[in-house]
Amino acid sequence: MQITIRDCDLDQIYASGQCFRWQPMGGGCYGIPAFGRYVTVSQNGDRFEFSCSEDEFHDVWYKYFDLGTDYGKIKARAAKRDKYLQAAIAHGSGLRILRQDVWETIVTFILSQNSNIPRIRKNIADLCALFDGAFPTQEQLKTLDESVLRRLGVGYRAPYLTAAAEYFTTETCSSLEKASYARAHSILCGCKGVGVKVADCVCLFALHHTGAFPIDTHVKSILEKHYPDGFPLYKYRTCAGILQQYMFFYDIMKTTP
DNA sequence: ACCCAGGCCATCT
DNA sequence: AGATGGCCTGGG
Repeated sequence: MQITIRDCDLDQIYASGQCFRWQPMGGGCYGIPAFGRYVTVSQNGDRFEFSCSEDEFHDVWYKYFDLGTDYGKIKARAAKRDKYLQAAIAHGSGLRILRQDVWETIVTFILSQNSNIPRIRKNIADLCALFDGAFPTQEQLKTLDESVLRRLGVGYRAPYLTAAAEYFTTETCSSLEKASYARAHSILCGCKGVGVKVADCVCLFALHHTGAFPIDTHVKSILEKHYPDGFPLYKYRTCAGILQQYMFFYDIMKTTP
Protein backbone atom coordinates (compact mmCIF):
# COMPACT_ATOMS: atom_id res chain seq x y z
CA MET A 1 0.00 0.00 0.00
CA GLN A 2 1.09 3.59 -0.66
CA ILE A 3 0.95 6.56 1.65
CA THR A 4 2.30 10.09 2.05
CA ILE A 5 4.37 10.73 5.18
CA ARG A 6 5.90 14.06 6.09
CA ASP A 7 9.11 14.49 8.11
CA CYS A 8 10.33 10.99 7.37
CA ASP A 9 13.61 9.88 5.81
CA LEU A 10 14.39 6.17 5.96
CA ASP A 11 18.10 6.68 5.26
CA GLN A 12 18.36 9.07 8.19
CA ILE A 13 16.44 6.82 10.58
CA TYR A 14 18.56 3.82 9.56
CA ALA A 15 21.78 5.74 10.24
CA SER A 16 20.59 7.40 13.44
CA GLY A 17 21.59 4.64 15.81
CA GLN A 18 18.19 3.79 17.28
CA CYS A 19 17.48 0.61 15.29
CA PHE A 20 20.02 -1.98 14.21
CA ARG A 21 18.12 -4.66 12.32
CA TRP A 22 16.92 -2.75 9.27
CA GLN A 23 18.24 -4.26 6.05
CA PRO A 24 19.22 -1.70 3.40
CA MET A 25 18.11 -2.96 -0.02
CA GLY A 26 19.34 -0.01 -2.07
CA GLY A 27 17.48 2.92 -3.57
CA GLY A 28 16.13 4.14 -0.25
CA CYS A 29 14.41 0.79 0.32
CA TYR A 30 14.64 -1.16 3.57
CA GLY A 31 13.57 -4.52 4.90
CA ILE A 32 12.26 -3.93 8.40
CA PRO A 33 11.60 -6.63 11.01
CA ALA A 34 9.63 -5.73 14.13
CA PHE A 35 7.09 -7.36 16.44
CA GLY A 36 7.40 -10.65 14.57
CA ARG A 37 6.47 -9.01 11.27
CA TYR A 38 8.59 -8.08 8.31
CA VAL A 39 7.88 -5.35 5.80
CA THR A 40 9.80 -3.73 2.98
CA VAL A 41 9.40 0.00 2.63
CA SER A 42 10.49 2.13 -0.29
CA GLN A 43 10.61 5.90 -0.31
CA ASN A 44 10.37 8.49 -3.02
CA GLY A 45 10.27 11.95 -1.46
CA ASP A 46 7.31 11.91 0.90
CA ARG A 47 5.66 8.99 -0.89
CA PHE A 48 6.10 5.58 0.69
CA GLU A 49 5.21 2.09 -0.38
CA PHE A 50 4.74 -0.61 2.24
CA SER A 51 4.75 -4.26 1.18
CA CYS A 52 1.86 -5.09 3.48
CA SER A 53 -1.89 -4.90 3.66
CA GLU A 54 -3.67 -1.78 4.83
CA ASP A 55 -4.76 -3.67 7.93
CA GLU A 56 -1.21 -4.63 8.91
CA PHE A 57 -0.04 -1.10 8.19
CA HIS A 58 -2.54 0.32 10.65
CA ASP A 59 -2.09 -2.47 13.20
CA VAL A 60 1.71 -2.47 13.30
CA TRP A 61 3.63 0.02 11.23
CA TYR A 62 1.64 3.19 11.83
CA LYS A 63 2.56 3.03 15.49
CA TYR A 64 6.10 1.70 14.91
CA PHE A 65 6.92 4.76 12.80
CA ASP A 66 5.13 7.06 15.27
CA LEU A 67 2.96 8.41 12.48
CA GLY A 68 0.48 9.89 14.92
CA THR A 69 3.06 12.49 15.92
CA ASP A 70 3.56 15.73 13.98
CA TYR A 71 7.33 16.20 13.90
CA GLY A 72 6.92 19.55 12.18
CA LYS A 73 5.34 20.85 15.38
CA ILE A 74 8.18 19.45 17.47
CA LYS A 75 10.80 21.04 15.26
CA ALA A 76 8.97 24.35 15.54
CA ARG A 77 9.37 24.24 19.33
CA ALA A 78 13.14 24.57 19.10
CA ALA A 79 14.39 28.04 20.00
CA LYS A 80 14.94 30.10 16.84
CA ARG A 81 18.05 31.73 18.25
CA ASP A 82 19.64 28.36 19.03
CA LYS A 83 21.75 28.15 15.87
CA TYR A 84 23.27 24.78 16.68
CA LEU A 85 19.92 23.13 17.33
CA GLN A 86 18.44 24.71 14.20
CA ALA A 87 21.33 23.38 12.11
CA ALA A 88 20.97 19.92 13.62
CA ILE A 89 17.24 19.87 12.88
CA ALA A 90 17.78 21.04 9.32
CA HIS A 91 20.32 18.28 8.84
CA GLY A 92 18.17 15.46 10.21
CA SER A 93 14.77 16.79 9.23
CA GLY A 94 13.49 13.29 8.40
CA LEU A 95 14.33 11.69 11.72
CA ARG A 96 11.58 10.11 13.77
CA ILE A 97 11.66 8.27 17.08
CA LEU A 98 10.48 4.71 16.44
CA ARG A 99 8.32 2.81 18.92
CA GLN A 100 10.29 -0.41 19.14
CA ASP A 101 9.79 -3.59 21.13
CA VAL A 102 10.91 -3.15 24.74
CA TRP A 103 12.78 -6.44 25.13
CA GLU A 104 14.66 -6.05 21.85
CA THR A 105 15.56 -2.50 22.72
CA ILE A 106 16.90 -3.53 26.12
CA VAL A 107 19.17 -6.17 24.57
CA THR A 108 20.24 -3.83 21.80
CA PHE A 109 21.33 -1.02 24.06
CA ILE A 110 23.06 -3.30 26.54
CA LEU A 111 25.16 -4.35 23.56
CA SER A 112 25.66 -0.73 22.50
CA GLN A 113 27.74 0.25 25.51
CA ASN A 114 31.31 1.19 24.68
CA SER A 115 30.68 0.06 21.11
CA ASN A 116 29.86 1.55 17.72
CA ILE A 117 26.96 1.30 15.28
CA PRO A 118 28.45 -1.18 12.76
CA ARG A 119 29.58 -3.45 15.55
CA ILE A 120 26.19 -3.30 17.29
CA ARG A 121 24.51 -4.27 14.01
CA LYS A 122 26.84 -7.22 13.65
CA ASN A 123 26.36 -8.37 17.24
CA ILE A 124 22.57 -8.29 16.87
CA ALA A 125 22.65 -10.04 13.49
CA ASP A 126 24.93 -12.76 14.86
CA LEU A 127 22.71 -13.21 17.90
CA CYS A 128 19.56 -13.53 15.77
CA ALA A 129 21.35 -15.93 13.42
CA LEU A 130 21.44 -18.42 16.29
CA PHE A 131 17.63 -18.39 16.20
CA ASP A 132 16.93 -18.67 12.51
CA GLY A 133 17.07 -14.90 12.08
CA ALA A 134 14.44 -14.13 14.67
CA PHE A 135 15.18 -12.03 17.72
CA PRO A 136 15.56 -14.38 20.73
CA THR A 137 13.00 -14.25 23.49
CA GLN A 138 14.07 -13.97 27.11
CA GLU A 139 13.67 -17.73 27.54
CA GLN A 140 15.75 -18.43 24.46
CA LEU A 141 18.50 -16.03 25.47
CA LYS A 142 18.61 -17.61 28.92
CA THR A 143 19.59 -20.94 27.40
CA LEU A 144 22.76 -19.52 25.85
CA ASP A 145 25.92 -20.19 27.78
CA GLU A 146 28.19 -17.23 28.44
CA SER A 147 30.91 -18.83 26.33
CA VAL A 148 28.49 -18.98 23.37
CA LEU A 149 27.65 -15.31 23.80
CA ARG A 150 31.30 -14.36 24.04
CA ARG A 151 31.96 -16.20 20.81
CA LEU A 152 29.60 -13.68 19.21
CA GLY A 153 32.10 -11.01 20.13
CA VAL A 154 30.00 -9.18 22.70
CA GLY A 155 32.81 -9.30 25.24
CA TYR A 156 32.08 -8.37 28.83
CA ARG A 157 28.48 -7.61 27.91
CA ALA A 158 27.74 -11.36 27.75
CA PRO A 159 26.80 -11.76 31.45
CA TYR A 160 24.70 -8.58 31.20
CA LEU A 161 22.58 -10.24 28.52
CA THR A 162 22.00 -13.28 30.70
CA ALA A 163 21.13 -11.05 33.65
CA ALA A 164 18.66 -9.15 31.48
CA ALA A 165 17.04 -12.38 30.26
CA GLU A 166 16.46 -13.34 33.91
CA TYR A 167 15.32 -9.91 35.06
CA PHE A 168 13.07 -8.73 32.22
CA THR A 169 10.32 -11.34 32.25
CA THR A 170 7.37 -10.70 29.98
CA GLU A 171 5.54 -9.48 33.08
CA THR A 172 8.29 -6.98 33.87
CA CYS A 173 8.29 -5.79 30.27
CA SER A 174 4.55 -5.32 30.37
CA SER A 175 4.78 -3.33 33.60
CA LEU A 176 7.48 -1.20 32.00
CA GLU A 177 5.02 -0.31 29.28
CA LYS A 178 2.47 0.92 31.79
CA ALA A 179 4.93 2.75 34.03
CA SER A 180 5.73 6.46 34.15
CA TYR A 181 9.11 7.58 32.80
CA ALA A 182 10.59 7.85 36.28
CA ARG A 183 9.28 4.47 37.34
CA ALA A 184 10.33 2.76 34.12
CA HIS A 185 13.82 4.23 34.38
CA SER A 186 14.12 3.00 37.93
CA ILE A 187 12.99 -0.53 37.03
CA LEU A 188 15.40 -0.65 34.11
CA CYS A 189 18.37 0.43 36.22
CA GLY A 190 17.59 -2.43 38.61
CA CYS A 191 19.10 -4.88 36.14
CA LYS A 192 22.81 -5.55 36.20
CA GLY A 193 24.39 -4.11 33.07
CA VAL A 194 21.73 -1.44 32.61
CA GLY A 195 22.84 2.02 33.68
CA VAL A 196 21.38 5.49 33.37
CA LYS A 197 22.21 5.92 29.71
CA VAL A 198 20.96 2.54 28.49
CA ALA A 199 17.79 2.98 30.56
CA ASP A 200 17.18 6.36 28.93
CA CYS A 201 17.64 4.83 25.48
CA VAL A 202 15.02 2.18 26.25
CA CYS A 203 12.68 4.83 27.65
CA LEU A 204 13.08 6.87 24.47
CA PHE A 205 13.35 4.31 21.66
CA ALA A 206 10.87 1.74 22.96
CA LEU A 207 8.63 3.28 25.62
CA HIS A 208 8.47 6.60 23.79
CA HIS A 209 9.08 8.78 26.83
CA THR A 210 10.21 11.63 24.64
CA GLY A 211 11.40 13.65 27.61
CA ALA A 212 14.18 11.08 28.22
CA PHE A 213 17.52 12.60 27.28
CA PRO A 214 20.25 9.96 26.94
CA ILE A 215 23.71 11.43 27.42
CA ASP A 216 26.42 9.45 25.66
CA THR A 217 29.94 10.50 24.72
CA HIS A 218 28.70 12.38 21.64
CA VAL A 219 25.95 14.28 23.41
CA LYS A 220 28.28 14.97 26.33
CA SER A 221 30.80 16.63 24.05
CA ILE A 222 28.02 18.51 22.24
CA LEU A 223 26.79 19.86 25.54
CA GLU A 224 30.29 20.89 26.60
CA LYS A 225 30.93 22.63 23.32
CA HIS A 226 27.61 24.25 22.48
CA TYR A 227 25.83 24.47 25.83
CA PRO A 228 28.49 25.41 28.41
CA ASP A 229 25.73 26.64 30.72
CA GLY A 230 23.73 23.43 30.28
CA PHE A 231 21.11 22.36 27.74
CA PRO A 232 17.80 24.07 28.54
CA LEU A 233 15.92 20.89 29.41
CA TYR A 234 13.34 22.94 31.29
CA LYS A 235 12.24 24.41 27.94
CA TYR A 236 11.88 21.01 26.33
CA ARG A 237 10.40 18.89 29.09
CA THR A 238 8.39 16.71 26.71
CA CYS A 239 10.55 16.62 23.58
CA ALA A 240 14.16 16.75 24.78
CA GLY A 241 14.83 13.20 23.60
CA ILE A 242 13.70 14.00 20.09
CA LEU A 243 15.91 17.08 19.99
CA GLN A 244 18.74 14.92 21.34
CA GLN A 245 18.29 12.65 18.33
CA TYR A 246 18.72 15.55 15.89
CA MET A 247 21.87 16.63 17.73
CA PHE A 248 23.30 13.12 17.95
CA PHE A 249 22.67 12.49 14.26
CA TYR A 250 24.21 15.84 13.31
CA ASP A 251 27.28 14.98 15.34
CA ILE A 252 27.89 11.44 14.07
CA MET A 253 27.40 12.63 10.49
CA LYS A 254 30.31 15.01 10.92
CA THR A 255 32.62 12.33 12.29
CA THR A 256 31.48 9.45 10.03
CA PRO A 257 30.20 10.89 6.72
C1' DA B 1 51.69 0.92 18.88
C1' DC B 2 47.87 3.53 20.88
C1' DC B 3 43.27 5.16 21.56
C1' DC B 4 38.54 5.20 21.39
C1' DA B 5 33.82 3.56 20.55
C1' DG B 6 26.22 5.99 22.03
C1' DG B 7 28.95 2.49 29.70
C1' DC B 8 28.66 -0.01 33.69
C1' DC B 9 30.43 -2.13 37.86
C1' DA B 10 33.31 -2.50 41.76
C1' DT B 11 36.12 -0.25 44.66
C1' DC B 12 38.00 3.14 46.74
C1' DT B 13 37.98 8.05 49.28
C1' DA C 1 28.47 11.59 46.51
C1' DG C 2 32.14 11.57 43.47
C1' DA C 3 36.38 9.77 41.17
C1' DT C 4 39.04 5.99 39.11
C1' DG C 5 40.37 1.67 36.83
C1' DG C 6 39.05 -2.42 34.42
C1' DC C 7 36.57 -4.67 31.00
C1' DC C 8 35.86 -7.54 25.48
C1' DT C 9 36.53 -6.39 20.90
C1' DG C 10 37.21 -4.09 16.37
C1' DG C 11 38.70 -0.19 13.74
C1' DG C 12 41.27 4.10 12.78
